[in-house]
Amino acid sequence: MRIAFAGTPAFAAVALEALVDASFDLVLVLTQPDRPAGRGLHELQSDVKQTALRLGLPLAQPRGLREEEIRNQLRSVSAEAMVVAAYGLILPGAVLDLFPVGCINIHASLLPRWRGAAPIQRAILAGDQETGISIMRMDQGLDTGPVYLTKATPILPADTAGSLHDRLCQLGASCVVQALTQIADGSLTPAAQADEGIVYAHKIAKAEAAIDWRQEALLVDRQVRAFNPVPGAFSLLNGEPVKIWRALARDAGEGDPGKIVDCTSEGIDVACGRGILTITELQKAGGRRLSAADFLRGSLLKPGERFVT
RNA sequence: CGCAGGGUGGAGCAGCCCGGUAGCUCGUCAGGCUCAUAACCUGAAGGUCAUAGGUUCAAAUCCUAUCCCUGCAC
Repeated sequence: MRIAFAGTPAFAAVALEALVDASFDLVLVLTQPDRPAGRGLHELQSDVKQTALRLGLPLAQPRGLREEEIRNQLRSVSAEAMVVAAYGLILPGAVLDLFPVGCINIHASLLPRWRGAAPIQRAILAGDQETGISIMRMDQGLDTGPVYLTKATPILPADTAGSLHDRLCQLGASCVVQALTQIADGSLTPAAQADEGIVYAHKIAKAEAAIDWRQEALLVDRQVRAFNPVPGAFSLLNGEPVKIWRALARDAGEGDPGKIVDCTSEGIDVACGRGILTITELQKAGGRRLSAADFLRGSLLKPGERFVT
């Protein structure tokens, strides 16, 4: 089966490689143009680009999909379908209609819950017990198309956006291979999404990563896990930003929200609106990530000081 | 050339401004105390102070360049 592929980050690159491994014929790969990014603003290649280059796949990096040139290119490869995963560009209707089977999207949630940009983080933030992958035929709405198949995975108490992302990558890759295989032999048809349970996963704003210690510890814990590894939940300590990478919420205990109530080798206990959050891994600006024990060894931090947001 | 902080025994830090004996909290090893211990006491090993130049009687410290780590912004 001849397929085109459009995607940008690691989540997409894993799926791309799985498709190649499953012997699909990748006739064209689309990814975002190289952009100056990161410290030093060097030109960076997307994960999908690196994978495509490594596998020797034909690659295109259009700025947009409205140009006649890129559409002609897409048409000329005569793919039966295009797989889309976190591409970063809106596909115009004219592009969606370019392929006989349509555009197949890998989405990291159980649709119609968490349509949109940040399904993984939103699921953790909301305290969902499970999430998963949906393979969907795209239409012009935002993640509104009919669904071919879904596969669930539990959200574990220790899951971070990073760990969940890694698991969903693999799941998404195997799901899209399975779906395309079944679509190819005609044994799979999509079903419209339910009218109920529609929730949107809005993009994560940096401001959301600022910890509000008046919340209950359980919520702060979700925040820490949802924003690990990006952008990192943070709070101010002595006027300097400190990222909180890992923590444990305890229902017991109380105190002034933000106040450090205890420092042990186990962690730094901070009072929340309700309960205590034990920070076990953190990082100050300019420094590297440290366990609470290491962090305390070199600092004068002691109970009574407080985090401010 | 986006802005900024940092690299000091195995870990985390201080010392740098104002050059002059390598410091702190841990870890490791040995011994002691203890019914006992991750506790306490004593002692020991372990560092070309990222790298290369420069200034100086003397450089962790001042100057220049390079490498690496990190926060912000993107």
